[in-house]
Amino acid sequence: MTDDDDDDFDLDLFLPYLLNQAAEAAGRDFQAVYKARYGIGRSEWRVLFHLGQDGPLTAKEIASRAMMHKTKISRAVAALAVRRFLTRERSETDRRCEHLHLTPAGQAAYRDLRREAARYDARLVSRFAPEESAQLRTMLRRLSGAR
Amino acid sequence: MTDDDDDDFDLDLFLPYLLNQAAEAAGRDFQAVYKARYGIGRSEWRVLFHLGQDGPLTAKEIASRAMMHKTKISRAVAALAVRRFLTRERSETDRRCEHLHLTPAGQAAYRDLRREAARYDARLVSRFAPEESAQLRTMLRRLSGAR
DNA sequence: CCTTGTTAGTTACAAAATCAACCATTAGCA
DNA sequence: TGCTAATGGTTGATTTTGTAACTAACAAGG
Repeated sequence: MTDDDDDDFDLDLFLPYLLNQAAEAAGRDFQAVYKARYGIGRSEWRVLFHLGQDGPLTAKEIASRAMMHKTKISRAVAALAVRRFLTRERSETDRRCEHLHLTPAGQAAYRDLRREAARYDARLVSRFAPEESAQLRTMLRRLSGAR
Repeated sequence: MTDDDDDDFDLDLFLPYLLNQAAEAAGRDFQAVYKARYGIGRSEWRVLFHLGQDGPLTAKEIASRAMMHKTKISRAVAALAVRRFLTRERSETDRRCEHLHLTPAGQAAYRDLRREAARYDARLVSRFAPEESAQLRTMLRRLSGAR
């Protein structure tokens, strides 16, 4: 029998592990920015960005784009509404769902953080060659199940 | 002024976001395996793997390798001890720390999950060319701050 | 020895995530 | 119509995680 105790596995090369470590490391500092500047958490940040980028959306639409659970969305939206970063407008055609709009304050926060995100991203990929980072993004998208 | 509303930023290309999505997607199915099979969570799994791979370690050593906070380690170790996957042995030379050993049951679980992990990893990278996935791992390591 | 400081690890409490149950509304269809 | 099922969204209970404060042991300098 081949040695059962030593097949070719190295934890430090295990992809889910690597991805977690990298995601955590990459997210930490940026998280500190939006937390310190607007007192919001990750869910709130995501909702803010999706709304800022893709116009008014319903909670359901955000959930499917961000692959977030609906309770997270619900609470994030509530928190952003308290901060007057968005307004909810019940749909006329289907009164179950509501369209979420960023207020001017919300848009301002979005633009500010987007600028910050762009700089942060640039700093992250500065260690790589341009076509390397492009390929990295492509591969990550594929892993995310994106098309 | 250049249009403030449209600098070149796309959320779906933002690295921390991509990394999170990919990490979540990649981790989900494997998490289901060790959860269903041994009823342990991510922290427990990590501790188990570090111990299985790098022999007896103290909590501190695991923390530095896995970049996990010590409270997570502490709880994960406690949970694994309850399941009799490891034993704690107080150090003679420094009675603050304890050396953590996997029990035979712990080693069996480790080997089983390692095998599973290897297969899982292989399946993940099967979508990429071999040198692509190698490069991916390298870049992720760099992002994690690893040397 | 006795401070003072540091380190390994645990515990207590707050914030966040998960899960299930729950309205209100709409859709399918007899 | 009127029944049932499904959907968008919220809420509450439970668990998980993160943050501080804490204990116990060591270390260094007086």
